[in-house]
Amino acid sequence: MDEKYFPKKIEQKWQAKWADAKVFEVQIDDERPKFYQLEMLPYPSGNLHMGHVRNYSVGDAVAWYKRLKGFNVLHPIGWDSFGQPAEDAAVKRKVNPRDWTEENIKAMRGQLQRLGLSYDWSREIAAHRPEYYKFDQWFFLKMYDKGLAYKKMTQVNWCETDQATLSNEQASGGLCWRCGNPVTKRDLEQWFFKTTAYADELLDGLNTIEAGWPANVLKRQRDWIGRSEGALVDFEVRVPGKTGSLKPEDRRKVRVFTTRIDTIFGANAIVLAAEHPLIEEFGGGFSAEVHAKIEEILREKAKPADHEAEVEKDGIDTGLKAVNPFSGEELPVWVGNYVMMEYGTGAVMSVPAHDERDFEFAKKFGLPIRQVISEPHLAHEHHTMQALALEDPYTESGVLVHSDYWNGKTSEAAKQEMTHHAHLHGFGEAATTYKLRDWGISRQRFWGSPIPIVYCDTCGTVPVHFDDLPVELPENAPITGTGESPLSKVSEFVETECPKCGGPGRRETDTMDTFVDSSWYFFRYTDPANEILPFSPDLAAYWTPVDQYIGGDDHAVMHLIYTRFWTKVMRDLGLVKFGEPVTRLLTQGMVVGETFFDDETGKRIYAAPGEVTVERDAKGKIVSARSADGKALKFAIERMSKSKGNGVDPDEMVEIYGADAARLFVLFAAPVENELVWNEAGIEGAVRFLQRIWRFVHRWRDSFAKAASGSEQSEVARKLRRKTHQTIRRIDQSLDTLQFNTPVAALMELCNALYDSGIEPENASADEAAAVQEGVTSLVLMLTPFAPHTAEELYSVLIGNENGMLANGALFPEFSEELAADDEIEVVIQVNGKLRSKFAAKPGEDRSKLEAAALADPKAQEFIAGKEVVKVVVVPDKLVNIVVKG
RNA sequence: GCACGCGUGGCCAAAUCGGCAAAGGCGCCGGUCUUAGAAACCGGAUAUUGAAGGUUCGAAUCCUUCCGCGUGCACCA
Repeated sequence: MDEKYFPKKIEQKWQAKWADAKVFEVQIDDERPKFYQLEMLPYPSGNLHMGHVRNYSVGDAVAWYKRLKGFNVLHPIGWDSFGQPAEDAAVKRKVNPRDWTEENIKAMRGQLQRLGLSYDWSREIAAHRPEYYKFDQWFFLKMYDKGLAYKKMTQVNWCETDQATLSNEQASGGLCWRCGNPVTKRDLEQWFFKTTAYADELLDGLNTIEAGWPANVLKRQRDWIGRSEGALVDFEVRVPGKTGSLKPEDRRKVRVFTTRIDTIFGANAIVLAAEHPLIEEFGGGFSAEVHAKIEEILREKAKPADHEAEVEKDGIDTGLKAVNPFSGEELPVWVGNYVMMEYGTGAVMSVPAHDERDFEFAKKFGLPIRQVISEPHLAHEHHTMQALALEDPYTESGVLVHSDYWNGKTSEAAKQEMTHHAHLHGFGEAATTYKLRDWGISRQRFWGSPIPIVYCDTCGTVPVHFDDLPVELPENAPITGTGESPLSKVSEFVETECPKCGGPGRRETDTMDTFVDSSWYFFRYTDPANEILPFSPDLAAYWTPVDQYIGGDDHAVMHLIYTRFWTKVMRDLGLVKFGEPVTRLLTQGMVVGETFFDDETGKRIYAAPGEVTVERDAKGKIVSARSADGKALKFAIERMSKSKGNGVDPDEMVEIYGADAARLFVLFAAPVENELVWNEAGIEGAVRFLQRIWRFVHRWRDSFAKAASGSEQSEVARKLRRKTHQTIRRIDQSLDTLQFNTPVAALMELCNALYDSGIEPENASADEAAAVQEGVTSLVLMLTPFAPHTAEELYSVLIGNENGMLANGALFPEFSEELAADDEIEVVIQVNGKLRSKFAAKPGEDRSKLEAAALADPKAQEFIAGKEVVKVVVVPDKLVNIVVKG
């Protein structure tokens, strides 16, 4: 042990020792409970950023904590190595995506290793390697067999900037999830996975994992699935001019979805989406004005959505009529810009009195507003009054009025009975709709897993045989970045034999969405070399489900819905026995920093913070910023990244401060779920703290020999032991509940207590030396999750060998309730809620004694003197509050 | 607009069930050491817990309103 703390030296030393002894490589062990600690796998961009450091530091802390708690911990890592940036690099820099990716992986693996993260590197996987994506294809074929993978012509979300197809999740809010630019629509034939087949399960399954998942993720998933229960109702459509009964083949119906069938007597119109098929069908009879309006609505819809402004309701009466099947009333059929073709049936019944949107629409166009639901206590009044001027729509449940036979029924009862009635008479049925759509997985990309399908002129769409997997990507393809599938230009790839008839066939040239790779990767870690199956069900049965998953909450809907879907499919394939892959989820906040930019050109051009002159107010907030050439810049706090110039390079930090200090600081600086605003100064405090422990151990290293416990303990020794055991209790609880900042503070306090105890190696008695030894050993062990290299080194000094904690069977310290207990408690005396005095009492002293002691207290008596004691509140072990009057 | 969350010293933050006017770190100030500084060590200051009301013997903690900030959803019938 050096006298001084040289982080680099000990970090290299222990990283080598860990690697040589393969201490983090794990196998099935039925003797110990297992723990699967997982962090979201990185995209190999080539550079680790602070967000990664945070994510992986947290995961590593949990992994170490669980190891020291006696668990058999699986802690793997891999690479989400398919995806667009590799193609961008190919276009921009003329490099081969494969080479580029492999180099990046190499660089980032080195960065992770320098951070000393305790991964089982023998299980490392990479999505772009054929031995991995073979099983993307394997799963595709299994889903194809089960009817869960299908192809259809569809309008896809298309990002003009990225030249890419996006799934609904990736195009959420009309903006591209990657670049933030508006999404447009395009017609393409696409492959889909039937996520909707599991819609109910995806929703209901959330209840079973509720305890371990953040509330906001659960909420967002529920919103995204968006189940709503209601009814479908058919309205017969009449064409004006044609009277009398139509021939059956001329009869048309418009079907609406409603969650409020109980309001149907209040319907004043049917409103269609502009894309509704009925419009096409009857369009010939529409006036020019109607056509113009429909065109206008469609045009507006195609425009990028401005989310700030609320779109004003617009529409027009088509002239068609529809018959309310309940009342027989003839209603006008409108087209409205607020009705979406993608949801429900693309047609709604407009009930302005009980729906805000319909209300707004009716107000604008002067449509009648009829109240048919009333608050129960007003039902009679409302029923007798003919016209009611509603100020606002009444959207709650209530009692039906003006609804014929159904008058007086509650909304709940009416919904059931009316749905039943519609069903009985053949014009409706109960129905459930979802916002969740099937998952479009086709991408017109090169750098992804090929979809294992062959098109044959005779046999049609033919799946590749399982034995012929993987369908390997060619070495390279002409990547133009213009949105066509690069593979379609590689004839060796495209031209093949039909797996069925042996005749000429053409391969599917689209590749799969990269979210496919990440939907099942953590199962692969359990059996990474399996060539027959994605993984052995037996191995997966031991390790999975994941006990703790950690990642950014930007994946709350996409990745985490896909992987839950995938798990349910795997369950139905017999690979696993459960439907929820992740028991506990932790979403960490972003690491952000100040950015400075110029957006005059419409695009943000970032300036390096070092070259910016910043003016700050008293609170440190930025007031103004100027670039080196004196130009005023805009500023913001944004996610750290290299391109924005506010990134801190992890390698540099490790070089200057050491990996342990960097990790310790990142964990200490803020609660994990919070945003972390980067400030450079704090990390020095982390180094100082590590040095402080280091020096303490160094000072004491030769003096533990005289330690002997069991002897009579001095007051200082007992006090120190109490602090030690209280700290163990605190840290244990914190780590169990995934708090990392508070245990670091507790470790600092314990360290301070060791220094403050006044016990010196030269004159310590045997019991005092023993107390110090216990304190410092506990401190070092508990430091491990935060600063493992330093902890290992110090532990080796304390224990006298360099085999490492795990080989020595080291365990997280156990606290003793008895030693942690205070032997004397300070009880507070309040008079009328104000602190007036204190006295010492035994823990657990009974109320009457505490009360008597408080009343007898001389200082308290000063405040009670001459007044009437109204009552005395005693909180055992805490305080006595004397309430007086006068 | 709707829903949810947050607001504690200059900054980041802690405080089971309401219970000692409030931990720890950064920063700041002073001292020791040093030629000086840095580091280290020792010591110190700094909080009507966003505002106003309410409940209570007692409120950072519970309730109401307001202000500020953040996140999610955004015409989902």
